Amino acid sequence: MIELKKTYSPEEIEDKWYAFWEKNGYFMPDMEAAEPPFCIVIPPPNVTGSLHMGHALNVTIQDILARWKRMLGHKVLWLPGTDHAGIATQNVVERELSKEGLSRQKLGRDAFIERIWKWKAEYGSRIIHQLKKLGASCDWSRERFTLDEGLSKAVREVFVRLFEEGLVYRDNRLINWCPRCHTAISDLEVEHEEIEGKLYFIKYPLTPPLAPLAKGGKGGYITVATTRPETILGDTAVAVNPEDDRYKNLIGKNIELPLTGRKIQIIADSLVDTAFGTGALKITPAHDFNDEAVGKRHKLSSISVIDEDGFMNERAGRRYSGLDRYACRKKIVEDLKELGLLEGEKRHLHSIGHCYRCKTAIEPLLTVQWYVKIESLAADAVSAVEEKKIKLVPEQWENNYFAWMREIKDWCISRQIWWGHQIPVWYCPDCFSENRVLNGELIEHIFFEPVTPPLIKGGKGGVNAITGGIYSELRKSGISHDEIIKNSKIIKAHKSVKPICERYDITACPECMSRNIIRDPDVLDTWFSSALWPFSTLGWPANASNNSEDLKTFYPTNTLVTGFDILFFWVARMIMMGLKFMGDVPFREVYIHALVRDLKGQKMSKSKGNIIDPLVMIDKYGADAFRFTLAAFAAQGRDVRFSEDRVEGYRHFINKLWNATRYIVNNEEAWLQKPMHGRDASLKLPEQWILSRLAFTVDEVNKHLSHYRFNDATNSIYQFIWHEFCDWYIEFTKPILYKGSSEERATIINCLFFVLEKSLQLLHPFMPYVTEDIWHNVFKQSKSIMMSKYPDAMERDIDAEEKMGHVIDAITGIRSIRGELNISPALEIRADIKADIKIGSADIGNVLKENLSAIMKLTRCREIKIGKDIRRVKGSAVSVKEGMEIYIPIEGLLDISSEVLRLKKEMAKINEAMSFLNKKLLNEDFLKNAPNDIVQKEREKFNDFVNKKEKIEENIDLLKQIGKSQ
RNA sequence: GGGCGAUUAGCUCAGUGGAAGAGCGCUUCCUUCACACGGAAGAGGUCGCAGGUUCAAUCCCUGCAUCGCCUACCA
Repeated sequence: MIELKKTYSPEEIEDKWYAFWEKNGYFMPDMEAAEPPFCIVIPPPNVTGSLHMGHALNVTIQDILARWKRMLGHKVLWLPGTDHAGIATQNVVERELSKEGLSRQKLGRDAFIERIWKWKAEYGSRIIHQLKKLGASCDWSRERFTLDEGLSKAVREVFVRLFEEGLVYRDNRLINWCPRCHTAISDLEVEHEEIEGKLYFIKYPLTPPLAPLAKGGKGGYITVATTRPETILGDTAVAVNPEDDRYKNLIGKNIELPLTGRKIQIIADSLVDTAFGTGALKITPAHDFNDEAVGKRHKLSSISVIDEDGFMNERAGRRYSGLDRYACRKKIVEDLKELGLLEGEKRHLHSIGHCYRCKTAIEPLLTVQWYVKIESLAADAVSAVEEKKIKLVPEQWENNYFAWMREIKDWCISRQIWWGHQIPVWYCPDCFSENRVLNGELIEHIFFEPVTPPLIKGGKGGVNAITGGIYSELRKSGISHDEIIKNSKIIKAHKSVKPICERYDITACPECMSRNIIRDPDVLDTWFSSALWPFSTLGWPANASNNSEDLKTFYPTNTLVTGFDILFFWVARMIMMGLKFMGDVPFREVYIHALVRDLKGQKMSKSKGNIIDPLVMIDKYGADAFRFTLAAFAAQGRDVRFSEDRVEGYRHFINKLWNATRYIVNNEEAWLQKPMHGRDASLKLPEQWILSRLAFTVDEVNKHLSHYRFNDATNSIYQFIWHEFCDWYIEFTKPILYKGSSEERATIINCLFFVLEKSLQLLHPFMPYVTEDIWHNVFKQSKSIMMSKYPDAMERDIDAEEKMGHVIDAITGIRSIRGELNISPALEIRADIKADIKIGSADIGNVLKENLSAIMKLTRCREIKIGKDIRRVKGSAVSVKEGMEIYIPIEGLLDISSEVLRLKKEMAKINEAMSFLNKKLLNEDFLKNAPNDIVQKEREKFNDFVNKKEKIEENIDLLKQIGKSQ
């Protein structure tokens, strides 16, 4: 005898079944599987991360697909892993170090990296454990990490090949610099945020001074408007619009730049918006992207006045040097005020770039960085989507994708941190550059802390500590090559220094054999390695020790499941790299899901404190209910506003399923004798019906899943299990199960078990744990439900569905009367049903008679008369359904007038509907233009109403007569 | 500034060119031998506003409003 507790407790079984699956290797692809391979690579979560709602939705969707395809017989590989999250991870470990009074420079590069690996070993698998809690059926034996050996090889190979083809290059230009993380970041990693700042109006004196030139002109100076007064120190021009009459005559004139005394020129550039500010724009090519462009057009010089830490440097002048950029702003405003050069200031809302990681305001800095030349790669990536080699779902994302790809800029891939793939490039200070300058003269070092040069024999040395400088000079001062490298926080190799890019590490310059080579200290953007994920994880590049079977079998992968927030960061870049290095798309379809927001529609964030923790949800409701909720919310093209009530609702659904199972297994013995395998002509109507509804549901669910319509799939299953299987079929079985013959019982019990098993299988991709638990308990299988066959292609029986519809009509008709007239449920009543019509193949009267005991039980009637010539008993309540009239004698049961009231209410509804239809049917245009079947349908509807109305009217009259005679 | 999306029952959301659906909540009744994490019966919406196309519009088009998001060189 199967024993099940009265309620389902997820916490008791989830870990058990997960361990069972993993132990038996069920997550690994079955290479013998008959259907084609199906591969998903997980969007690698950040190693420092912990599970949030976004992961939960993302992983749930992937798991549903993986389990579904696996049960359908495909060779399924869902490949998991994490990425090394360069900046984030380095930050985490640096924070840890600082608590110990240490720093990365004190440790040195190698020791620091070792320390991060140690951290990773300890904490890096947290997110993996959390994915397992969710039930993710990833093949953990293939788990990868973007910094592991194989993936690092892939990164190196890709970099070298791109270098050889000239697709990666170094250039000196403005980049987005985070003064706190101390690294360059790409355009995408900058978050723009509206901030209320100030617009300062500053007078720039003309030199020599001029008389007023236009009305309103101020003659002696030109006023510029700026939000960043501190950058005045780096101004190299003032620009006006060439069409601007106010300033036309000033073009070419000189200005004495305040606070510096430098002379700069007024130039004309159409970039300038005459309507904004004063129409005069100060140009700081070294600290503003627009200004950089203007500078290039006009060949202006660039003066950097801010350093890598966000402080003013020596070029800012003695008065300001060493100040934080904001402190400097304040001071400069004061100074200008004192000089009478501040004309005014006003509040100003503008958007400012911030570091995505630490939210510090970005400082545009002029530096040499590595870039990927993106144009040709992007063009191919656009074609792949245009030609539908890759399908984005929902399709609307394609527009976004194209728009971004069309305006794509070269990708800055170097990062000034230590944790990551170090760029495989060396510089030789002892070789000469193209213009015959010693490279050592072109390489600048900035030290972490001042270094005191050792005493040089005969020289002074050892006196003044230095903060860095030109390589050659540092050497001359007596600091050794190794010391220079060890102490360098930043190494700036001039653009003209030739990079030596190698597949394998080198220790000497291949040209001059010098052993003083300097490796490029930068590492690559984490996304550079993520871009290779779909093939690097499968074993690319192949070599002797790695035959890359997986790559052959599973590339291109099938579906990528991801959020739109990393469409550009990651998806677009994978497409480019896949096409470039594999010659084929990395995946066929990209399912782009929504963001999970809170109830109010706000993005969840720590600072808002509106985070819902998936692990808390799992604890409270179980992983199954939580997953089902996410799937039910995953409608396409809309964000998810997460609501805990829904989780609770689906938790109840599980309980419903659990208890239906308890009902069924009470009769295990009968089932064991002859299990059912499917439809059979000898079955009775309710069985034919539920099997047909099951077939319908199976079809719907498969269809919805193949279109990524997860919410529709969950709804179909929910509707079927609760409202068809439990509400109707199980109720139908009760009279027979309790009172039928053993043969009747056996058939029904077999059917119950059959439908239960199919339901569990249907549900398994969504609710892996409870389905496994029940399946094992009930069906006593040694394997796993996840390895069983997914229901597919069952036959419907429309005729049975129609017939059952009449039975259900009869029951609801009687129940409505009972309910609305408040007839006590304890009271057994009598009903008469006049059924004289044949609809389709169904003689309604016969159908009802054949199912009489169920109808009686479900309506608590002690007697039901069914026939063609049933006569209405005086004082009956009536319900008119298609093909039948139901009468319930209520005389003596209750007040006649409340029944009259009920019928009048129904009449009002009918009248309203009829007048609407009537208008339509009298409209010649409708009759002329609408398709025939629609007109026909509307006519039928109208006739039905006429019929119903007549009957109800008659009944009202009769009741009224009784009322009077009482 | 440009683009995209949203606006449907009290709440969270589906949906369709032919008189609107679900879950939760609400009302009434019911502790009937799977389940009160339950059952039965109900109430509740001029589908953001204004025009247009159509025999017919919640759905298609235009404009407006509100709210999101993405993107951008208003300093």
